[in-house]
Amino acid sequence: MEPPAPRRRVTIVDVARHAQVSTTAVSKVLRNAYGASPEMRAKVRRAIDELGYRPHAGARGLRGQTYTIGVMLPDIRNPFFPEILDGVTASLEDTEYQVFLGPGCNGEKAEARVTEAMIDRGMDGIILVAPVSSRARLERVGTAVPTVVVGRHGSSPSYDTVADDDVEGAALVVGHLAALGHRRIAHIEHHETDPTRLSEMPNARRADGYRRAMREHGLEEWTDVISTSYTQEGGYRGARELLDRQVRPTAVFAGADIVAMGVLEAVAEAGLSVPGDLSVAGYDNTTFAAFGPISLTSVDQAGRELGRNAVRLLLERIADRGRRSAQVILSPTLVARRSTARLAE
Amino acid sequence: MEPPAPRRRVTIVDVARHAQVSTTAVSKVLRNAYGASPEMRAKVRRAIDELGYRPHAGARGLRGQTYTIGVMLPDIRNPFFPEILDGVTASLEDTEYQVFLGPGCNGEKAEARVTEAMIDRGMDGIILVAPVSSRARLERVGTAVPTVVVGRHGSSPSYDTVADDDVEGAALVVGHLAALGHRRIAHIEHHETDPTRLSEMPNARRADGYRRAMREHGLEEWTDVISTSYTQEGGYRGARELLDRQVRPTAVFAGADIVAMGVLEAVAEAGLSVPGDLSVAGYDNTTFAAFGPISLTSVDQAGRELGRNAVRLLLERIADRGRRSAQVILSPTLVARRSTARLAE
DNA sequence: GTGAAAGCGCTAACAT
DNA sequence: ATGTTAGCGCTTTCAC
Repeated sequence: MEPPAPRRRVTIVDVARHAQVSTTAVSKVLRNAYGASPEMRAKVRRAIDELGYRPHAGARGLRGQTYTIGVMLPDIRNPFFPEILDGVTASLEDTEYQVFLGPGCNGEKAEARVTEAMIDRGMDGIILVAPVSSRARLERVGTAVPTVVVGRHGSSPSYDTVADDDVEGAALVVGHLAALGHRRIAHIEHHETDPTRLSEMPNARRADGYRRAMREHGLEEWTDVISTSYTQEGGYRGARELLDRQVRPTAVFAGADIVAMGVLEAVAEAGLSVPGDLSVAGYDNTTFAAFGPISLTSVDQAGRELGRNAVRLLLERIADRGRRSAQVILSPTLVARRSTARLAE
Repeated sequence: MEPPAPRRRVTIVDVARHAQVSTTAVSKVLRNAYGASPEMRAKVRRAIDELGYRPHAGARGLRGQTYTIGVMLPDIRNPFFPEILDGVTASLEDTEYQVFLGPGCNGEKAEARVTEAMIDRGMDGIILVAPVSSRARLERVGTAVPTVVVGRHGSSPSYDTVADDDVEGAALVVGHLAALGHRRIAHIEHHETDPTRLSEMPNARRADGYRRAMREHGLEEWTDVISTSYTQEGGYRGARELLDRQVRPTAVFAGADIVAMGVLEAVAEAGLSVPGDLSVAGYDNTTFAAFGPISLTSVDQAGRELGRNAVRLLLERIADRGRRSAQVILSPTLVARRSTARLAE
């Protein structure tokens, strides 16, 4: 079973010949550019359909655009990120742009490789979701190609940003737990030391928001932050540490749903129950959180909105590379579920 | 804060001038092609480093390759697929190839759009994971560009395939449950009517394997297949139907972990317990299944192996487009966890 | 409004 | 082993 020989691709020249016009004319029709009469447009369109012509993106990119948008997700396994992606693809659905995802971007090195690859492929715009790279790297990317950074704070003239107000999100959780009568509310955060990241990364903002909210509720003395990482294992380790305390917290605010998963695992393992022995709240409102038997109270970041806004800013900037950079901040909401409950007397 | 002006990209001409050689020489070094002395290679490499030159993939693609591989996943939310992707990226890590993911491919229309987009962008190879498109579409893709279809059976001269033996996987589950004393073992499948898909799609094979295994264990009379869909909601609906039976099954084999999630939800809602009242097994061994408090017995498809094999076949075919198509079948394994238990007397 | 011609950055075919 | 040249498929001047 030898494979059939691939037939030659239809080019703009074929279309031009078939429609009896110049290649320039075809190009104008393709781009809806000025300088083609309605009759010409119709003629060309017909030829395109008849021949099944599709423009070659690489060749287009050599002079104009590739109509390709690159999206970099830090972790495809985190169920929050697909939400953002949905917002992105939905916004681009009716355009000629096509979205491609750069995979497996955990760490600065992988991020650099993927972003460089996107630039090398002449992508028209890049959306970076929660990148961990240095400011300098991000600006390099933003200078080379229109870029929007999602889920990371800190403004730059070289790229636009869209993020949720993480301080507000943390305050929602603390407020919710305090209203349920909790006072010993602990927080598990992602450990961070780099000064730039401390001011720009969502995890640092959430820890900040937690501290501030505890203070505002007069719970300063119960402030209790465990530094691990935004992974299930980090949540597990953090919870183990908390459960070993002489005076245990009655509620835990995990900085991400995935962290809350680790907490739930540790709690189950210790023979304790949620929310009976411990109220648990997460962040991101992932499918995990929504899953009935788990039913985790969480903060909803409106991922689709993030994605939609990112596309809007990106298209604006593709249209006008000289415009000033913009920052969009959205507000999160709290989704209360069964993993948090009123403190038993 | 106006953005800084993007500086002109370094081209092969710049490198050639800087190294005082021809562009051909540079091109040869880039491609490790024959016809460049060690001294020349060194000179060119130095110039490349000094200028920070990176080849433009689009331009390369116009004559040669783009060094880009496209991967299409049907559902980024299904935690099984990232495993395959890991196998793919790991295999390509040390090559010049870059992987990009086509997003959100649920349905034939979306699949067509994404695959066309990949072809338009001159991708050197395409990996389609569990595509739902018609045979004709797949062959069209395979004819246009080297293609490997993962997780779908049925061979074609136009593309290679890598899949797990789903019949065997189903047999593992039935055997496991039968060994635990279960006889009333029900199966929830993804409804399928199209004849091609009935023979090629994994879900159909699993249902088939279930029926065959039941027969082989002398449990034919208890064969009980519920047709819904491979979604959480499908699992929920299926479980509701099973729980309403006069004679309830004592075990359920869900065709996918996501389906098992729906089953667990329905069981919890009915005030029943797993595995006390019902043993539940899934398929895919996702992170969901491995999650401690859920601890779902499941079939492991060795996603990384699938990905690795797909890459191997793809690179072979890129090197020799005329070679005969190959089919690789891997064996799944069973991961027994706490959601299945010996039948109480 | 229309088309001829140049050129984007690279590779392949062909000299030398 | 090295360089010269043509051309990949498209967009962009710039004539008309």
